[in-house]
Amino acid sequence: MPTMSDIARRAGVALSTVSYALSGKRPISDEAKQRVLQAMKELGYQPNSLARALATRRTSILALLYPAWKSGTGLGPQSEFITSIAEASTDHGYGLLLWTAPMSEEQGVMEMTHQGFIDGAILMEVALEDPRVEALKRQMVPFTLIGRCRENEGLSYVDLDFDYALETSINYLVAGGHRHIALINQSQTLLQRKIGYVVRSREAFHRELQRHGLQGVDLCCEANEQAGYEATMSLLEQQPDLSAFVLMTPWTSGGIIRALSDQGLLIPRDFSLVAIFSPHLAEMTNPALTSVDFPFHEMGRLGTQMLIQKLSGAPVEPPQILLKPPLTIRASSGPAIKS
Amino acid sequence: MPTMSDIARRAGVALSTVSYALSGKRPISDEAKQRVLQAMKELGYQPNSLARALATRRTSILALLYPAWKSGTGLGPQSEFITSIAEASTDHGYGLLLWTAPMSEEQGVMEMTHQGFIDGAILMEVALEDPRVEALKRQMVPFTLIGRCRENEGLSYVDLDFDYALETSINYLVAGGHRHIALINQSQTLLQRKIGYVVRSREAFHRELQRHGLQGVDLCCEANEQAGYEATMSLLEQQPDLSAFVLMTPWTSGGIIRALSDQGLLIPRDFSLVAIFSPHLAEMTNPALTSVDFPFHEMGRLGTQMLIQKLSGAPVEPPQILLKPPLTIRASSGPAIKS
DNA sequence: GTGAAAGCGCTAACAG
DNA sequence: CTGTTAGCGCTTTCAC
Repeated sequence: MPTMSDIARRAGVALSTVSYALSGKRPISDEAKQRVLQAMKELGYQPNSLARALATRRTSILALLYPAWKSGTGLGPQSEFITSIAEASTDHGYGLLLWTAPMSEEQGVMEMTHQGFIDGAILMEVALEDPRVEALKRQMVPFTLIGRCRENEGLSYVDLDFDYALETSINYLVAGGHRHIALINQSQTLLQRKIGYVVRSREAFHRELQRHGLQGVDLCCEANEQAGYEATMSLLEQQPDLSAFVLMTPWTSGGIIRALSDQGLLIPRDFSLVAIFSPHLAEMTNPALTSVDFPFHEMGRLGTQMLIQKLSGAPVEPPQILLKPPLTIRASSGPAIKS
Repeated sequence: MPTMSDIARRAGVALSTVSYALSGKRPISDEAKQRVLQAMKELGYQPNSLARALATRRTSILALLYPAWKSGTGLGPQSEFITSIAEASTDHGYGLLLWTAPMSEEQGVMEMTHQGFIDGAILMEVALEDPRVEALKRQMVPFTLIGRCRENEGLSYVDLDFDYALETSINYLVAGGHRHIALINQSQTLLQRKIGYVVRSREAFHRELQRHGLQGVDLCCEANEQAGYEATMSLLEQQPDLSAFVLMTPWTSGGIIRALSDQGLLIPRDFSLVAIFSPHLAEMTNPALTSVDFPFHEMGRLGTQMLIQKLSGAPVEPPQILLKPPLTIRASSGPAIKS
């Protein structure tokens, strides 16, 4: 692999001239520029971005910290986050380093391994008290959150307004006459780790029902159809008068619908489902699910843009964004049967 | 940020001693080692991996080249590829740089931007003649394919045996008495780009039917439920005697099932579906789909391991792996009605 | 055992 | 407009 000094020698110019010819950061005579370009072509020159990064202290690489606790499963529709973030990064000339390791207590992983490698970071699966926040602050790595902590002073984030989402769902169901509603939440693991949206959804669910003078059950469910089936069965057994579910977790809907049908319950006549999913996923099942449409793509893009703006030095504004997506009514929900 | 020479000065030792104390590549007196460690702690030292990489010419970063042509959609179940690759990378001490830009004709993207940044690459969405293969060879970047080209001499890959998958599906359907079968393939875009598995599935589909003295239709379908619905409708209109589909594309099944039901066709009584999907996705719909179980996770892991082994200098063997996953019969298929 | 010093390949002053 | 040179922070050879 030829280096800049090879080019310089061959073109008969100074090393810096080659550098400037590439970056355009200072005027170069046409003649010199031609000779440099020529030499590059002849030698098949490829700039070494590692060396450049070391000299400039900028790598043009962002890290996506996306702990994947549940090995074996894909990310489900959440992969839309990844694609949109990758897309946005590319559009702005950044590469994306995907980090799925859980960054555990000895949160050294990142600190040790990739110090200097990234210009900034995007955090996902944010916990209410997230150790990564402190770690990144200490390392002076700029970052944004997709999701949010309990205390968000001084942080930039974009998140779904889960309070709003649950409020909307519950209002809709209660208006339809439903009085016995259950929340099928994300997995136990995520709840225990106090991942923001898992905790928030749960609290908002109960708060909203209470506002209506009602009481609900919530339960955690692993992201697979088997778990969905079993969760539904056990819920129906305990509370036969349930008439609606709010769904938070992907990959379960198949099992849930099957369980209901096995119990002889027709959707939406006997039972209503409202999901907080992306339209894609909501339309994949039969019947298609009424849902608060989770704007993965937009959130990913916004989070990335915020970070990149931050890197450019400009203050990010607004630094905190809460999205309130609309409820789209599909075939899985309707009024409760008067009984 | 303190550097090694800060540590050296503070500990009263030579720069190289600090380096060796960290790497252990040569014996250091206990006393010196203690002073170095102490100084590191006091100053909060973090080694700069960029500088290390420049000096050693190894970054411990792999690139995942995963062109996402279809903006706006997630990767669907294919995200399992990403998670398994990320996981495997982490397990072996590598980071993963995700590159979703299409690497177009002027395939410069990678060459320009990340020369030197990665130790090796994993290619996905491999086309029969894939320009990336030549580009990487030229740049002397070690790589493996998930998928394969037409000509694979000297390449390492792991791929699903789509010939086998289609053969299995068709044999099963034909044995059940189905004589009019259609293939719902991936999007037009992917077919036009001659992505290996899209082309291979199509060819294998027709070849297998021919072997049975039958003829089939195939058609490309975008990855959303609307497209699935429309494709089904138009197929049924043209060929009312169709009694089975083979499905290749995620995110469409909802629409397909809905269309069949709108046509008054009961699954599996009147119509059979066989998919080439991961179990997750196959079990998400209603009824659950009979499928050749696409082993995303295993493929991702194998591809990554092959690459890492290659980086270690050892020859990879076997360098080419074709997986033949079993057919799992679920609720979406059965014998054809005698008519 | 330890130190001094020469790179790794590039950028960006500084000096014409 | 162009050349010279001092870093960026680390690894590794060479010398003691």
